[in-house]
Amino acid sequence: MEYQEAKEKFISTWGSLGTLWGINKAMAQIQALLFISTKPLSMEDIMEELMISRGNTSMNLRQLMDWGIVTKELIPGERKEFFTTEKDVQELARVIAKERSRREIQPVVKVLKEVSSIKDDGTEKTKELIKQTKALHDLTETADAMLNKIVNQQQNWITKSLIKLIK
Amino acid sequence: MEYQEAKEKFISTWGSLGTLWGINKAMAQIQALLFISTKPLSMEDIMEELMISRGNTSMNLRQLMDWGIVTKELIPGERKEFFTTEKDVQELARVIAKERSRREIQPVVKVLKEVSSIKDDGTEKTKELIKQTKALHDLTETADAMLNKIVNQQQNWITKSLIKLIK
DNA sequence: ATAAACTTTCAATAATTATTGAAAGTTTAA
DNA sequence: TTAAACTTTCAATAATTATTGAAAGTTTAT
Repeated sequence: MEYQEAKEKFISTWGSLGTLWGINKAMAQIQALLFISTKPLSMEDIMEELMISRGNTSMNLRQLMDWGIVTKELIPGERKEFFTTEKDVQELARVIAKERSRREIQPVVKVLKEVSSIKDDGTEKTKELIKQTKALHDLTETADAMLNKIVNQQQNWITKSLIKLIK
Repeated sequence: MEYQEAKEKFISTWGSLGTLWGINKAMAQIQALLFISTKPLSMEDIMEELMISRGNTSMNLRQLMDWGIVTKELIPGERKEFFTTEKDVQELARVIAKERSRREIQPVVKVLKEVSSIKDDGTEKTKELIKQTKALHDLTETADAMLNKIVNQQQNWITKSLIKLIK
């Protein structure tokens, strides 16, 4: 497999995996492209490489910046804006896990808590609703906490500094 | 909040969370409905409760059975088929994690492995592609393994048997 | 064997989501 | 201050995905 083929395969696979971490195809592909690029890319570069429109590129770059995984890079002497993505996979995973938790898991946990807290009127169906949503609440909270713990585990400041030193 | 409102809230929230575990809304809602039901439900029951068509119900029940989280229940004397879902959240989580891993994560791991194994031609861009996809490969594999471990951790046969005994 | 009771399939349609492209907006250089 | 270079916005459109409903298929009772 040659470079170009490998590159395309990576970008398209990563793009279709987007759903797994809750983002759309274009967004995931832009991130993938930046992830393997050796230098910051302009909007022009991205449009050309992925064959998508200016508007699409602009909107998705904005979203990636909202997520905190892509940043604008100002290159001296250049009028255009350039973009880079977080290159450290550990840090990338940390940011993604945190954002998903905040955007999707937390709201669900909140509803599960509300629903599982309704007044027990003694009927079987109410008891079942309370019991099952409580179990789901506990599971979801535990899973979320564990995920965050895992993803943060080797990311305390001293490890981080050491990693940076030896890179 | 009354039973009916709580029930609807739970079903619709769980439905919209479907994307998080990679299934569609109707599928998630059917599972949610069964999850809090005190008895097996027929297709008729589900259609009526969720206000969806027969075809839709049939197709999504089939998918839930493919996932292994819903089973047909044959009720003596009844002509219709009845359905139940796995009621133990731990087991539910275990099945879902396993299925997602098999359906989505493994194929991506495979591509990452292929891409990160291309011949290093010495150019900077090839080196970067190899380095970054290798890092992603390692991270994905580790995360997947950890997820499965967590989800399985309290599910060895002896614990399982004990849980069943005391339920 | 027949028909009633039920389930599945799938082409048509609806709903949702992503993408475009051009106009409007912004920044910078001269 | 003007205009060129660039980015953003958003209504229109395209692409994708979900849903319907009726015909075809299956099972069971008589």
